[in-house]
Amino acid sequence: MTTSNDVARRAGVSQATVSRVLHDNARVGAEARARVLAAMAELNYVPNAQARAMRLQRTGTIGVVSGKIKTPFFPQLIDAIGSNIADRNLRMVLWNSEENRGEPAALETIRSGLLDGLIFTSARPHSATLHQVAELGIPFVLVNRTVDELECDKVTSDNEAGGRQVAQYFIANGRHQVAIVGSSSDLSTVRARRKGFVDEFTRQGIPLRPEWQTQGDEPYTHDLALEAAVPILAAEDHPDAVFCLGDPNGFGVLDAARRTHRVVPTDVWVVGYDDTEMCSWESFDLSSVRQPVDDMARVAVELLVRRIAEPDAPFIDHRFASNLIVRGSTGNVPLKSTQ
Amino acid sequence: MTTSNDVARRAGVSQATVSRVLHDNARVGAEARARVLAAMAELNYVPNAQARAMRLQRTGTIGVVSGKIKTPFFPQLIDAIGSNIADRNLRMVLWNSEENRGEPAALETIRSGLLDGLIFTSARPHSATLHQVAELGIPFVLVNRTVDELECDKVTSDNEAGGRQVAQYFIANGRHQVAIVGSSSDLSTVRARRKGFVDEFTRQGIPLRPEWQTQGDEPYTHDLALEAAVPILAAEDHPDAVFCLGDPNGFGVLDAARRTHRVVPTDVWVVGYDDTEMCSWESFDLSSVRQPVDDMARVAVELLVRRIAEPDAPFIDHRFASNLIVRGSTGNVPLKSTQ
DNA sequence: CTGAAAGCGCTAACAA
DNA sequence: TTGTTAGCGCTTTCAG
Repeated sequence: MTTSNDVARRAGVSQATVSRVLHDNARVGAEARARVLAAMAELNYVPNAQARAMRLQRTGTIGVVSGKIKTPFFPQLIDAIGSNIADRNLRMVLWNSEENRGEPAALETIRSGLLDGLIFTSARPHSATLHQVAELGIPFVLVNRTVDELECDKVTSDNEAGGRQVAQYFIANGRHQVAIVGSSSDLSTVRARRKGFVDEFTRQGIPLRPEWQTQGDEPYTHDLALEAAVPILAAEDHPDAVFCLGDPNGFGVLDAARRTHRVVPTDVWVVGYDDTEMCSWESFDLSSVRQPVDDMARVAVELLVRRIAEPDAPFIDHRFASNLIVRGSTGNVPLKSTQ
Repeated sequence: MTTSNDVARRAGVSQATVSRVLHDNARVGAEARARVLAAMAELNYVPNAQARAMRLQRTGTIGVVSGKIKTPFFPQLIDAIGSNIADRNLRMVLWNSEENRGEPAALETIRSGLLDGLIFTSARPHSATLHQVAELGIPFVLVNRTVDELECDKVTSDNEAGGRQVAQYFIANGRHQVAIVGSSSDLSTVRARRKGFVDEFTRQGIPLRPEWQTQGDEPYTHDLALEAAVPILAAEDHPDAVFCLGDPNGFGVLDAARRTHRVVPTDVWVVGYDDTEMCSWESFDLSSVRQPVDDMARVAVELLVRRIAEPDAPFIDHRFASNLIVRGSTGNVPLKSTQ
């Protein structure tokens, strides 16, 4: 590895001058600068980021804790976050939060001075690690899933409004016998989606059948949704619409409909959540609520960068709108404009 | 941030002793050790990895350049690589290689001293950056996609054998009118899959129709496969089997069959590649060639770690077997044992 | 067994 | 404009 000292020696200047040339804010004589530049090129010099970070107390690296990466949703978010980070000439260290190993690893890493800040995409309520991060005054942002009691920057989409919109859509089109398929965990996203949906039915005085609302801690899997939906759809007395708290659940319900010979959308409507790419495939053609993932990622990175620069800035809770994308699984029936 | 100096002061020992306690290989007096340990606990001390890295010339961080992360395949690989890295108490910096921005960024980062080694999952032939990495003597491993002319550690599955196996399966079951849907790019994976398949037909003297072999540089997308397959399947004279060079292509062809009213598997067999999770969903039930992704990731990390420790070890080219998983899209017809 | 001191490569204050 | 110098926090000789 060639160092700034090697460059200095070669250019016949002091090492400090090399450093100055590197950050051309400082004034360096034209001739000296030329010699340094030449020496750098000849030696193929790359400054050592480690040493710079040690001096500046700034690493240029951001830690990201992803939700289960083997889902259709999180790669979308990671991709967008990664692009925004790269655009700013920063780097991204990634943890997959499966088994909750990610959070503690991220905390340890930032405490060891390797990171400037942290982005959590899959915060769980009552996470001890998250509370620790907050207490230690570490710059961080919650995106996608949040934790109510934590005071910090948050970027979400309005999951409650999303659930409500689906409920209004079902009701407005006479689909009152509805099921909810998905996790009953207290993750902020699924909880809000469920709440928005349920509250709207309650508000309009339409009863929901408890036996048509699935339970379970595991979010977002196709197979669990399939198993849960088959008995519900197979029964003589079955729902005429199903709200799924994530797209994989939606795909599972579509498979359940196929297996029980219920025709979508004639017999039963199905709506998913996240509008991942597969929704538009003809096999599925699944109506789904879209979150503005790219915008969420952009703002999350923006907020974190700001937080790193200004640790005492007021916290921002940025909530984007979300929108139901209508497809064949709800008969392509358009949304009423009043909704 | 509390430093080893703070701990030393508090414990009434020298800073060097704190450092020794940290790496308990060194002999430290029992009493001194106890005092240091106590001080560390009280001060909630975490050693600065930056400074350590600077001394040791080892960062404990590995860079990974992923292929397009918004596909079903790469997240699987990234997940597995990430787990193996985490198991070794290392960290992973990730780049998404879309637009080929990833490789140069990874190179720059390792040259700046922030990484110990690099894993490339989506090498392209003739990549200037990759050649540079090799010339600079940087420890790196190619996994999944490789580049023939590069001398380095490589971990792949036998894509050519995979293609051959599919060909033999089609032929043995009388499906001789076959199409190939997928990219015609020179990426090592799709090239080998195509070659293995084509060579086997040639070997057995069965002609292939050129107009049933799709072209295109973009690999692995559902929509391109759909558009390409529709005219092929719609024709009176259509293939009785389709080999798809990636699962998304397979799903696209299944959708094309649906659209053209061809019944799978009666009218046409379909086989994909990678056996991603969705293949087993009832909507698809797609036969597909499985790569041992977890094993590939494990070995890739092993090789890289070894390479970092022993820069001059002989290069290893580790090629795993791959296996066709039979499902409904080929009528669940079992493989002959002789194949 | 323990402390003093050098140095990893860099930035920035201070002098000249 | 340029050089000298003092660290950033750690590991590791070298003395004692």
